[in-house]
Amino acid sequence: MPVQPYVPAEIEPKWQKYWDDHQAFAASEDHTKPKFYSLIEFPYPSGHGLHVGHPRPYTALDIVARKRRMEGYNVLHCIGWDAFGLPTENYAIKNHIHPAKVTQENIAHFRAQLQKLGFSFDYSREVNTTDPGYYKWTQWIFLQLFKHGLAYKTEMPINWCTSCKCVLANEEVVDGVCERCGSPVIRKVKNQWMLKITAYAQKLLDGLDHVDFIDRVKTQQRNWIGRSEGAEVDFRLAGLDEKIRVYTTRPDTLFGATYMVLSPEHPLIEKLKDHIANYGALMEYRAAAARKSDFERTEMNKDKTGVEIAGIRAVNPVNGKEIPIWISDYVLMTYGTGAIMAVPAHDERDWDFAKKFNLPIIEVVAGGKNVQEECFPDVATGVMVNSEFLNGLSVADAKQKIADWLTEKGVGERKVNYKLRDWVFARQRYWGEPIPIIHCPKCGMVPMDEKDLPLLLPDVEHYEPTDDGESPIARMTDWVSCKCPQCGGDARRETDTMPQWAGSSWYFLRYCDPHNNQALASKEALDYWMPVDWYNGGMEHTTLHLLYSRFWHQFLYDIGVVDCPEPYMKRTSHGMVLGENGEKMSKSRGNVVNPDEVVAEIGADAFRMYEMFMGAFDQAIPWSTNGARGCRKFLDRVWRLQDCLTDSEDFSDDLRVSMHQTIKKVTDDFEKMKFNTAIAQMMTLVNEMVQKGSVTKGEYKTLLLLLSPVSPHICEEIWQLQGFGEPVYTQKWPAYDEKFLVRDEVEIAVQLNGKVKGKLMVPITLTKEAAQAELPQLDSVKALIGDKQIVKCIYVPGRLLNLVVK
RNA sequence: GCCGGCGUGAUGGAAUUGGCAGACGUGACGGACUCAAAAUCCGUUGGGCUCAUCACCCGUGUGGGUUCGAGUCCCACCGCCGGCACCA
Repeated sequence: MPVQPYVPAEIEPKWQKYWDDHQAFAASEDHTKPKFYSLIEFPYPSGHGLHVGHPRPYTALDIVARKRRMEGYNVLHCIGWDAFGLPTENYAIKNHIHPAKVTQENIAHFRAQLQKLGFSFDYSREVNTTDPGYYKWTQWIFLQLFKHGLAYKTEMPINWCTSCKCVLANEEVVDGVCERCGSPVIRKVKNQWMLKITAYAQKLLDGLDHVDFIDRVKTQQRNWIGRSEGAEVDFRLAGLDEKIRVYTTRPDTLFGATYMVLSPEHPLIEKLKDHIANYGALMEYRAAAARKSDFERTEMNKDKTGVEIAGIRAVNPVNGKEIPIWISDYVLMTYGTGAIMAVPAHDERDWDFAKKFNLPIIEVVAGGKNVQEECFPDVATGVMVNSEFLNGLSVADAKQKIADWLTEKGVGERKVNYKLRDWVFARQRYWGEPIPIIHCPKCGMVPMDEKDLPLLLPDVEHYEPTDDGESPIARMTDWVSCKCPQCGGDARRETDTMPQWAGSSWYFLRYCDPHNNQALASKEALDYWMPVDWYNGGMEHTTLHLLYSRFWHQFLYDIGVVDCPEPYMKRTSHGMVLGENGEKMSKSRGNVVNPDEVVAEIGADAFRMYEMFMGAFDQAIPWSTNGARGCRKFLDRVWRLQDCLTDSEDFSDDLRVSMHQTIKKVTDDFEKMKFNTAIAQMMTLVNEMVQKGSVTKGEYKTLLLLLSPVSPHICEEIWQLQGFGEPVYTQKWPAYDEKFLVRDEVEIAVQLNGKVKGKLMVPITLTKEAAQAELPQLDSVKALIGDKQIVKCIYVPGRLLNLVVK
């Protein structure tokens, strides 16, 4: 009797409710079971709701989490809301609604959308970064950082977004414009909260050797940290009791240093004002450089400019020669010592500069062309020349020898530098965690008492940022005025708030024990659940969230809060979902696809499947509504198989090999995130079943189990309709048997000189030797060879026979 | 400029890592069912030559190479995408 039609709109809400009622996916507190912690980047609940890009990574790890449960693991798989942030604040300003209310509404919308997709989150552990019970601990971590000297305030030039009216981290400035809004970013000197991530540069680098991150992520983090090895060298100033320290990665080329360059902001310029003949010209150049935005500075990076400092000269420590000193904006005050020795023969930038200003070029590494015509920066092949005691050495050996020499003479030493900068950690906006620091006229900066946390965000009347660069909460005088925890005198609260990255830097710890009021999470919960076993997220977070959270975690490890040095054992990344036209989805392009509409048409199960089937998981793929409908057609076929069920609990003879192959392929491919080929394999199997016209109970059950992580609702429904027993999510993951992975007889290709000429059925057990002896004797093969001579015979078991003939 | 990645039918993409290129899906075409349509089912679908679904030839961005055999490895080039970008 034909079954009732497949109606996702009826069965999906039914099973979502069932799972919810039965707490089907709640992580167990039984810490004796093997655990698996899968993590997805919790979303920022924007007003626009989900688009079809969000569910791709969510579905992927939902598949992994569901599979792990069936494999017997205690799985922690959660969702939360990274809800502080500018878009919400801007929306609140525009519509005169409290950001907390906007946030609440957005979260409700997001949650409803996600629930419709049937993700197996443990909703009882949901976290929200704007909840005082949560940000209490964000503030607590900040206080620990402060107490350990890793949070500090300093005057420094910062990136200022002219539209957001807010400071940005270096990582948030892309091509000289604000990553978020695209407005120009200018430099402003401001007293800023900073986190000393540079203190962890080496640990962040070393930690990468012990985790399983995809290579792209490791490489990007390594480049961003930017470690380089070299030496610092002192150059005495002729006739003065003063020296300039430079950093170089090429101390071996010291004999080729023909001039020096200081960054325009170098403090020595003021210090030696009285000895400098053209101080005015230098100040003019400095002012011009300061006016350039990062963007302009980058754009003109090929065109060298600079001014020679008149009146002072430096002495090269290796040979006592006097060399001129210049200032130029190609030397950055923020890297190394803000000063360089210039070796034009072996550095491209120095070469360009020397050519432009007609400075001498001296070759000290032989092996290139004429250095007057072309720079020779190669370090692998050259031999030292014109360098006295270094002559004849390789570059690598010369580096060692000169470094020892510098140390011995007391004019320098080996030095490691990093490109990584400290993290600008304050925003002059309302909707963020207040920084729990009190400014006391007598005691200076005093941390709040931990027992007074959380420091709640005050209610303000206006959220608008101010043009003077102060946070809107600075206007709340009642809130700002307070007593110093140390001396009890009148004091003021810090009014900057934390950046959005704060709350997301530790949320995965909170999932372990989200309702704890005594600690950010209990030691037992952290010891059991951490580290995260598998974290999937966007490439765009590689040098932001992913690096920041590793830093916080390493710090928490150092102070004994967590017992694993790295937070994430494995990191993978998904490709973007593009619009149907192949362009990035955006409201302005009008190509945004809303998952609600797709689910309404084809159901959540088909939607989830298409998200995984559309292409390679790590690649960007255009959305195709027709493609998604194809997945619905497949599920219809699976549904209709109910009409062809036979009673047997076993696999039938003609499907046995296909069944075992499918179990293996799906099992392996899910682990490798090759969801598209796993699904293709299931489609192939179902095609065989349809073709055959019958399917045993045993076969059908296995298919449903394999399919259930991808499309869980339909599998549960069929399972129940057919009376297969306890729900699918409580069942065991199927196992395959090696001995059924291959058929007894396989078809091989017969090639002549590498070209396929025919096919042959051979037993799988046929050995190489037997094949080479017997197969050419077969009539069908003889016919192909004709009267040609066999020169060579190659047999690849189970694949092909290649005859080289003449 | 430097560092990664990629380039396969009309289309999204497969290809056990050197072994039958184009799995699976979409689209298209033909057929069955139907009064008709939708749905479903069956077939065809890289190109050339061809009455032919025989045979033959060509074919994974371009040109060369290694190999019995190359989408896969090597060299050179072209194109696209991502990251970094005066970091001494």
